[in-house]
Amino acid sequence: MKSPNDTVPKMSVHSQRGQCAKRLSILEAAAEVFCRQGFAGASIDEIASEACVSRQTVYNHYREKDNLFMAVVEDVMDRANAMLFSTLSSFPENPESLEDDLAAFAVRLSHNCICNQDGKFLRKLVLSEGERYPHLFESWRQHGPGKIGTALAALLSRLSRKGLLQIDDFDVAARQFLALVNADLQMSTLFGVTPTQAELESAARNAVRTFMRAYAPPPAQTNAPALRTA
Amino acid sequence: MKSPNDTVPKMSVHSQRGQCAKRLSILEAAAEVFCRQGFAGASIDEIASEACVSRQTVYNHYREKDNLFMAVVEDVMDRANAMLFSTLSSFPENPESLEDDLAAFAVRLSHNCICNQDGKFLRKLVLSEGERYPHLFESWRQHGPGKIGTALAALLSRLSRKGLLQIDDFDVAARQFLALVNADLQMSTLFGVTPTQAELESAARNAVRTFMRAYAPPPAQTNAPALRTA
DNA sequence: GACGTTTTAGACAATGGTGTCTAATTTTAC
DNA sequence: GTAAAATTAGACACCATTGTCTAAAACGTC
Repeated sequence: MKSPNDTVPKMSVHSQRGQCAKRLSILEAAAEVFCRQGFAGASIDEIASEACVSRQTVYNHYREKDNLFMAVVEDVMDRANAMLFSTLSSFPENPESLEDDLAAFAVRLSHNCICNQDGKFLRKLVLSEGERYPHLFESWRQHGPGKIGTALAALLSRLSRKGLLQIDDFDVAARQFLALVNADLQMSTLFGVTPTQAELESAARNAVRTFMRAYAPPPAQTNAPALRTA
Repeated sequence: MKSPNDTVPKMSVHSQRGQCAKRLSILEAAAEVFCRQGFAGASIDEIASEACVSRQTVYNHYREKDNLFMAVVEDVMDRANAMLFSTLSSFPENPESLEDDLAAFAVRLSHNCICNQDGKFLRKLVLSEGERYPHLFESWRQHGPGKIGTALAALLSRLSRKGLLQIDDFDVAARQFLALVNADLQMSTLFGVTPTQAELESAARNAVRTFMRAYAPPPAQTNAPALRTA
């Protein structure tokens, strides 16, 4: 229960620099090892050695293994969410070619949020440790994947209002867009293989082509009235 | 290295009955515990007690933890593959209503292969232990998910040849069908929640509707020539 | 250079797991 | 009923890991 950290040391602001670097180094190494070995399989010694830090330093910064794990998860979740919404903000608003722009967006999405190290980490850890730490990943579920659906739905609704797409249920369409982007990548991600840029682009093209075929408005040049206005 | 099993016991065929039950019980309990705790987090004691069997019996049947784990994985993989292809054989060949029949098929697929215990087990274990046992899951990858794509592609090509669908790339379409079926379920499966039957049916309907919109043949009743013949 | 803080290596007890062994008991086959 | 096989509980050595502790060393600041 008690730990050396309980006696708050009056550390000068400047001495934080070295400490901060160590903290970061530990966090990074711990993410690596937890991702590779899982919580139970990871040992503090391994983390310390991978962080080029003594074991005691790890215990100084994070009192116990559980605590370190939670800190790592929260760190990765924050980074992943930031990246997610940063990528989301690059969604094409006034596309020149909707298909091309959506495909480019899909590539960014899979590259920055799904196939990167953080994405891999979260998939693995949510699945393997999610039940043991129900509240830990819950906030991520709500603020990350939970929100990306509605956020993407809102963006799709704008395109729909411009007449570039014809969508009846935006939430469903958003989930389907994400699912289609993943369709060709799932085998790779499941087995930890990082797809090449070419594979990413091919997957995105396939996804967007099908998405557009399903949700493209009827080719009403001038004469044909829209078959259905949702 | 050496174990009691090395001195092959000349067991009569009949004495297998009790043994067989124990083996099965151990296998089942081990699957449960490995799935819940992961390989490193699972203890033989816990498995033995969950199987209502002494620890020594576990060691008698499977020499070591590694061995038990591999036996469990192979067992689950076999069951999952059998179920996969059994479900696949119920793919609508001469559909009355293609949309309804495809949706019913999608429900069967998600219910029997994705949302069941074996599906959960394999997702979890492939992801968390796949890198540690590269060859173990490799055969599953080839014979399971690797083949379902091509098998489903073949079935889709039949529907396409009958003029019920218009598909240019059958492999892509097959992957997309699977992805769409999962679109609404991924959040649930990721967090270990088993979807209700109603959710399954809703997800299937959404998936099939979009799939059909993307791949339905042009409504060439009699007059309109097909816009594109792939 | 002196001070306080952080880091380090190493030893340490406590714990929990694996895999082995034994001796007693139960099950099963004939 | 008897003999062989399987099962059981318990003890055991061994090892890895967690988390603590200490004394020495390195570091940064004044």
